[in-house]
Amino acid sequence: MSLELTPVQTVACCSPLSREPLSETEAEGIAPLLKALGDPVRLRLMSLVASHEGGEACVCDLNDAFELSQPTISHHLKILHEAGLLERSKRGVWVYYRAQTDALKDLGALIGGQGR
Amino acid sequence: MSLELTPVQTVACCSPLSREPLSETEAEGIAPLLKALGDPVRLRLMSLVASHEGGEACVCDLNDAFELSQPTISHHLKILHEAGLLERSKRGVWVYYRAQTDALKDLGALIGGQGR
DNA sequence: CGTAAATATTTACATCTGTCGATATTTAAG
DNA sequence: CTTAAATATCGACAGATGTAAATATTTACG
Repeated sequence: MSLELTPVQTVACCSPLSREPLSETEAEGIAPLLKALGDPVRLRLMSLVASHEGGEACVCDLNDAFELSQPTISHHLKILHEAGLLERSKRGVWVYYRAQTDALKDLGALIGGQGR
Repeated sequence: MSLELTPVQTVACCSPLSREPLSETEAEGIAPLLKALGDPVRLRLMSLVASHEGGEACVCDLNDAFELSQPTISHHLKILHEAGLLERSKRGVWVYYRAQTDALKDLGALIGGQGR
């Protein structure tokens, strides 16, 4: 186990953006999550996985949804995984990614949550 | 008036991430918003403004909250403004930025909204 | 083992990004 | 008109980012 927190582990930390100012530390923990989602390809990947039945999808299907090389999709999936937004599981030759819906829920609340 | 939509004008477009896959066009409209928030300094700026009384703050106060040069803060504010997340109004020599809370609410719902 | 398929890693490269110093612009006050 | 203060723009630069080609790794199957 690691003492390092993934960005996603920090997102449940704080009251909404609009309620009180984020600390520097909080902002540095959360920004990487938003940055990970701040690319059109990754945003679609996240949506494809999250909206897929079971909240899970095979890389083989994801590759076909884009006109991008396989390494590029793999690269984007890695970024979403490292942010903690996608969980990875291998079954045979296939790799499945699962959306971390709790993280999305927390992040949504942080951004859209009511202020004072 | 312009035919170009700011990113923030497109965020109320669609059902949550987890409900159905975002189209390429939708993703390209929304990703810039998340990207704008995906920097620690801008995330704190957004939070400072949004949580300030009246949802509004003067640049003069924002500059003092960071150990960064004035041009750098100005640059970040411009990015948030161009994304449509901050509204700009000048009063005398001072410039005030106001949080677009509707946009934050829509974005939060898009990310954290319930899937199927 | 040898081969094929799925996915990840490495390497390279053009473009983008965050930052600052210098400078410009705008406004208020003498 | 001059000056000073607040903010924006410009120019430059180191470092990050998105992409693809080539290669490696892992797994299943004969």
